[in-house]
Parts: sequence; structure tokens; C-alpha cells
Amino acid sequence: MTATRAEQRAATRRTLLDRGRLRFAADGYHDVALADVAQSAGVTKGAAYHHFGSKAGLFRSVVAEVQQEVGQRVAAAAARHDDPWEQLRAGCRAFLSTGSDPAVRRILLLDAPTVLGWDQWRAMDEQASARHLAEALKTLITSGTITEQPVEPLTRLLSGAMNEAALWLARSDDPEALTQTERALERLLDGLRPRSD
Amino acid sequence: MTATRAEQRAATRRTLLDRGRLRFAADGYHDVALADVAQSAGVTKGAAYHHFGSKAGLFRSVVAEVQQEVGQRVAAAAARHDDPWEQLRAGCRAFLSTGSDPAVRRILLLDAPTVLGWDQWRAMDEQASARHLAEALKTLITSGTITEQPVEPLTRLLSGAMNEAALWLARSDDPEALTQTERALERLLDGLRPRSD
DNA sequence: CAATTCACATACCGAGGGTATGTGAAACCG
DNA sequence: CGGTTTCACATACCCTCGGTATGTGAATTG
Repeated sequence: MTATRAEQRAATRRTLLDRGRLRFAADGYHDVALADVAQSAGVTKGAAYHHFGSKAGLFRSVVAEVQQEVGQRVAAAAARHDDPWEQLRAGCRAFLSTGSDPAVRRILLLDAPTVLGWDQWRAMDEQASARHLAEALKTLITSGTITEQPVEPLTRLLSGAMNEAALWLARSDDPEALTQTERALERLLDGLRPRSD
Repeated sequence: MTATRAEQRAATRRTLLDRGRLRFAADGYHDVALADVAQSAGVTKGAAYHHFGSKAGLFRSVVAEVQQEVGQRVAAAAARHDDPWEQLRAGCRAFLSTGSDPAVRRILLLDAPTVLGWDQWRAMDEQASARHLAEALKTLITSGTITEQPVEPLTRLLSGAMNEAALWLARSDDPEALTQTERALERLLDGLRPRSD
């Protein structure tokens, strides 16, 4: 059972990421002691610092993984449609549901912007999921489905709307809240289409 | 110049709030040492704990004050119009500009939700400003200006959209970004009006 | 004027992030 | 195959900082 060093290293890193994700999601970044994460991973703080350099470094790696997952989930939902407008709607709906995962809610939507700083959070979010949104909007503008306009402000508005709504939905016990939010969001999106008059 | 005890107490409390607001806005909650706030206010930690019970307690009081200010600014902007639809637009535009104040940006929009917890932050935000938004939407629904629909999901979506946009605007150096965001937001709001077909 | 209140100051504790250094097994090299 | 080096951690330690327990002197009260 003598694992090679690289294997052992990778295994330790993976376990730290997994346990960190669990603890961060459950208690929030600032209420989690790095020593506890390490212990629950069967190692000590030394290992964590060796791999990630700091508590924030471990957190950043966890954030990156969770963001990748969310991005893929949204992209997969969109890919099941052909019409770009339907792709946008499907992606938005998929995102609204992601807040139900405590890791997404607590880590991505709540702690990440303050722990990593808003700029870095935005850059990572951009790369993982907001990029899809921006590209979808560009496509719809090119095809004339929505009015010609700058994409970035619109992306920020919609991204923020969905982030906050996802947070709210995760705390709401109204079973109709999700459907109602989807409908409200679609009404807002309708405003982007050229006026029929 | 022997101030009465009540006066001295009030003065100390006020200074702590002012200095705390400055420090929290500049460095963020977790990078601010309570002892530093106290020292910059000419007292020690003991005074701060006597008045606010904890570091989070001082922060909560600062948040409440800043939220009140924002709420009043938004309400004032809306009050300069008569038409409810124009009131909504004016309130939204006013809110988008508030992020330029570091106290609003860092304290209200970034730190408050994680430090106080999302539930408490939402409750305070509701009372200070989101309430205005919800009531404006209700009015517009009653008058038939926008389609009949549940108000709460829509409020969350719009509140989140404006929060995020305000954060982005505060970091953007594009002088046209504000106007563009206002226009995009108005397009989204247009989607709430009954379809003309 | 004595007793009491209270708005702080002072001293201290414990938790936790970070660092410097030790260590033993795997990898490398002749 | 034996010595050397590397490196993935463990151990011990420091320092900051939030919180608490207690002291104190001036304002207040009776």
C-alpha cells in the first residue's frame, strides 16, 4: 500500500478540498478553524499550508471548484435547447436552483465576495458562469431578438438579480416561490425584446 | 465644561459610530480591530463593549445608520415625482448611485450579509429600502401599470440586480456605465408592463 | 456629605491564523 | 545497493485580537 508521493499528495489535497467545502458550507468561512478542516482530513495545519499557503488559499480553491460545477450545470441546461432565447431562459432557471446547495449558497454567494475581495470574485465568476450569460446576450443581440445595447451592464444586473433570488429561494419555504421567480425573471427579460409598437 | 453623564455617553457613542463607519468602510469588517476604532475615538475597547456589547454589535449599529441614509436618499428621489412609474425609476436610479459611497459599498453591500447573517441583513434592508421598492411595485400593480403578479420574487430580483450593479458601478471607470445601467434597468422594468398585443 | 451608580479603563484569557523548523520516508544518483 | 537529496508533512511557537472580569473615579442621588 505504499502509494507514490504524487498520489499521496494528490489524495491529501483532494481530501482537504472536500472537507473544507463541507465545513465552509456548513459554518461559513470565519467560523471554520483551519486546524479543524485539517484534522477532519486526517492531517494537520502544516499540510494545509503546504498545499494552499493560507486559509484563504484553500477557500479560493474550493470556490473555484464550486463555480466550475455551477457553470457546467447552467451550460448543460442551456445546451438542451436549440433556440438561443430558450437557452437563456433554461440557463437562468438552472442557476436559480443552484442556491439550494449550501455550498453554493454559503460559499459562492455569501462568503466569496468578502473573503476573496469583490474584484477577484467577479473575475472568477465571470470566467465560470457570467461569461455564458454575456455570450448568450450577445448572440441574442446579433440575431435581433433583443434590442441592441451594451452587454456588460445588463450582465451585471441579471447576474445580481439571479444571485440574490437564489439566496432568497434557498431560504424560502414557499413551494411556488421558484416558479414565481422564474416567471418574474422572464417578464423582465421580455423587456429586452424590441417594442412591438 | 463638565458635561452631564448622558451627554458624555451620547458623545462617546456617536464618535464610536463615526470612527467605526470610517474604518469598516475603508478596510472591511474583518481587517478592523475594535481596539483601533476605540483608540481613534479617544477611548478603549471597554467603552465599545459597554455601548455595543460586541464588535458585531457596533457594526450592526453602523449598518442600521447607513441603511437609513440610503433609504432616505431613495425615498427623496422618488418623492420628487408624481407619477408612480417615474417614482420607481427615480428611486432605482438613486439607488444605483449610492454604491459610490465606500461606506455603502463595503459595509452595506459586501460585509453586512456575512457578518450579520443573511436573514438579519435582509430584515434590515427590507425595513430601510426594499420596503419602498415593494410598495412602489404594489401601487403600480393596483393601478394596472404593470402586470398582476407576486411582489416578493420581483422585489428580490430587482433588489439583487441593483445591489450588484451598484457594486459594479462603484468599481467601473467608464463614465457612461451609470447611464447604460439605468437604461438597461429601465428596459427590464418595461417587461413588467402588460404586453401591448 | 455619604452612598450609589455608571461610564469607562485595565488586566487578563483563549482561540486561531501564520511561521519557522524538524523529520522520516520516498525519490534520485553513483 | 548505499548514500544523498527531496519533500510532504508534523511540531512547536508567536502574535493578533475578540471577549470577559474587575477596578476606579467622577457624576448622581438621597
